[in-house]
Amino acid sequence: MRILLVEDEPELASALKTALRRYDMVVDHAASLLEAGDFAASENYDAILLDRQLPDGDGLTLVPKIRARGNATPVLVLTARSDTSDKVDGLDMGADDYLAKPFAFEELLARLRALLRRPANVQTQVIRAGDLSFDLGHREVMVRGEPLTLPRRELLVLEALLRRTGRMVQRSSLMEAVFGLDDEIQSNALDTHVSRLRRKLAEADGKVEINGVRGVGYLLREIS
Amino acid sequence: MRILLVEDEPELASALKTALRRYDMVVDHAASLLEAGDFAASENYDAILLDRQLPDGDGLTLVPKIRARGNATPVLVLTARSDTSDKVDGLDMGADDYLAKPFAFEELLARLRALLRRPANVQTQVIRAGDLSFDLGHREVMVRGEPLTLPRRELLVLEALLRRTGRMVQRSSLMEAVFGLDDEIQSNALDTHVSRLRRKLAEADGKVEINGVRGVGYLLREIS
DNA sequence: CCCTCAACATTGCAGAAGCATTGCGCAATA
DNA sequence: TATTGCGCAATGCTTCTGCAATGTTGAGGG
Repeated sequence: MRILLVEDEPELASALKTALRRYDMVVDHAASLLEAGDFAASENYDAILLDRQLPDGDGLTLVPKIRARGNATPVLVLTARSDTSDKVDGLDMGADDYLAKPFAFEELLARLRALLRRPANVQTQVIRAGDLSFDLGHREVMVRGEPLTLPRRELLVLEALLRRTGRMVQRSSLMEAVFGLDDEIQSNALDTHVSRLRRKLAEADGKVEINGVRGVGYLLREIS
Repeated sequence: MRILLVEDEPELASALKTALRRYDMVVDHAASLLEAGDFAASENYDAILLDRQLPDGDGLTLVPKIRARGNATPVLVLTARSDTSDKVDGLDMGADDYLAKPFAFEELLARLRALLRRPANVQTQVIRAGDLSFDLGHREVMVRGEPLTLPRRELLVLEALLRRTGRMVQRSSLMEAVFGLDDEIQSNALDTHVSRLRRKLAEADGKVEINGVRGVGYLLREIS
């Protein structure tokens, strides 16, 4: 579990960091709004612990900013003030929970766990054909629930074909998808990969096949 | 509710004891660090009320000692000093909450209740695969009833893989789960941890294995 | 109708890239 | 300070992958 801790007071920050580490959390520490914004933008966190009082402004203003970028990371706000209007502010701005200082670490941990419990499993796009499914985000192919591990190049061939299941994919377009611009391929490497992929698909699935069309390219087809 | 009260000052101790009794709490009283250690080791308490100033040392030193034995009993620290560094110390040592003397008994009771509320709250999530189970909340791995203790980094690897048992976890995503920003990793450290974890899993369980997929990442699967 | 040639298919191979494992020294931890 | 964890680098190994050699297919022309 990866946590972004935004807290300017060095001692508290370091204490929290060690305490969280004891629960096997990976903690990045930002001491200012600016820093926090950068971190949140460039890394993926499972939760953000956010102090309101920061040298360069109210921590709460960070929340709408990252939400606007489509970042749904749960945010737990820490604040010294404890009146209820604060709490309302926080929730209005898109924070997920709120904790008044001074707090018991036990409580912080409990609330943090509650936030982390909700599945952070990002849904990624999955393409299906025959009995196989390709999870584009996780680069994973499954056949009837069993993982089918393929080498990188074959994976790329399969992806390009699957994206246009049942339709032609031009040879040139496949080349580009499989070998970027970097690789200068001057052989039948593509044919090779297609061939190897064919064999594996036949063994594992049997419900899809790759047809070659002379002079044009390839297409992947479900067999009925 | 069973409470261990660690307090050397006789008057305060006895007053607290009586007061807590009124709320149906069973209170054991230890007047020194030594005594407290014995009590904590031999009995199961729902919470520990711990004074820092004890005749034979700083009460706080008790906390890491009992934690090392795997005892997670919530600890509420009482102290005469009220500056924040105290609180920070407490966090570092693994205490759960902190109360400055003099305090209102009402507040003590409120904080104590907050700590005691925990067991109900913590419905810790357990992931299973093969013969092993991972208690996410208690950071505990068990194999056929036997605890398996793993170093932090290996535990993080295992957790990340276990959260997606049977499915692919990209290398980059594993890196994020295991290393923070501070750790500038420029070696095969991840591979190292995976390797060590593999060996331990093979020895202890034998029913799960970690497959590496070149160019993509790793996946943990149960073997039948 | 068959021959020819070009395009595609398949397979073995060798170089390379990526991964696995292990020992070591430093650092954090107890 | 004794111990454990950790990152790092060296080493060996597996797998990938581009290539070429050889086999196969199919379309068009004779």
